[in-house]
Amino acid sequence: MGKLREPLKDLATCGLPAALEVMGERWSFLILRAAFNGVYHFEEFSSQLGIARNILSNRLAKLVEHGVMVRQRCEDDRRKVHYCLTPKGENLLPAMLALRQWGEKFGGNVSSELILVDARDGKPIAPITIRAADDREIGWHDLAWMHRDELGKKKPDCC
Amino acid sequence: MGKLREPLKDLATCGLPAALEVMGERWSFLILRAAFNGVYHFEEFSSQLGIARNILSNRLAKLVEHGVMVRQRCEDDRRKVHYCLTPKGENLLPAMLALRQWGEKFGGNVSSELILVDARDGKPIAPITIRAADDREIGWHDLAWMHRDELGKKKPDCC
DNA sequence: ATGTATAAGTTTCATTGAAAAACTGGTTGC
DNA sequence: GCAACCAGTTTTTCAATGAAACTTATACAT
Repeated sequence: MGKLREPLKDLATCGLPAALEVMGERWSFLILRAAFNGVYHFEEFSSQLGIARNILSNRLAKLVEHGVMVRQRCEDDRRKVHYCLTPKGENLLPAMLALRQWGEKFGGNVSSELILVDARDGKPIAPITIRAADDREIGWHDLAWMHRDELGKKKPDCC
Repeated sequence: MGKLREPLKDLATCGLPAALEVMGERWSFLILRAAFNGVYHFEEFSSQLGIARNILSNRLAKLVEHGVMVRQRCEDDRRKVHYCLTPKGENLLPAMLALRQWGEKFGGNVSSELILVDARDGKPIAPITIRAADDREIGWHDLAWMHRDELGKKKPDCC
């Protein structure tokens, strides 16, 4: 069974660098948040975020290139361009919310008056947590690394 | 009730910029990952990540400054310095795993041989999801913004 | 048809941040 | 005492960021 410590050679094939490749640059996450909030057009992103136009252009192109957003000209007004999230982009929502909840919890006085709720019952959403296969909430010290081919074996001893 | 679209003036008081202030720079998340994997010392971070020493020094100082890690000299060997995660830092684990799972799911061929499992039963952990207060899994289109003072009211109509 | 406004970018250039490599300074072990 | 080690700093070079002006294509009004 794997130790908690991830071997060096496998660090390269971990999903985190892949994710950071796409979302790790400055502004990427803020652009994503705007997109989740219903922002579609270049000028909207520009004015809402206060980002420089060249950087915005660059980031949007990169997000499109990586399949997080799609770019298409508007039919009704062909000056405008419509940027919207792909399923791949939508799948970033848990990561974004987890980050955001952390920022709200520890970031000092950012307790907004606005709270994200489930539209069905109007109650605030739950904190994002880590869960085992059977839905139990688990934490850092419950985790271990295992090779794919020895999956299913119980924890031997260690620690 | 709030629209899905978050008002502009509240963007500033959202937790995401606060989180990115701490974790948004290049290397911050990779340093964090190493810390979760049991890396403690400067030289370890340096060699495992391949990060330049000056940048590493800068990032570690920033993480300490923001309360994500603590820095202390080792008692047994006073050349060494011990960096380890605070509770605030440990609370970044859901965000980091969500990001990592996204990277694994969409990042192409990063399917590592190593899989993160629950140490108790040896089964892979569940994907990180968004949940309502009653633990139902919900998605982007189930979300809405609400002012704190009108919490509890059910969704009126809209959409 | 002409003129003006808008949208979505590019270009240019000054400033800032990152990377690589050499250097410093306190510990330790021999 | 001396060589090796650890955790940084300094220095220099190169890439990224940011602000502002410029460009192109479309729309709208006269």
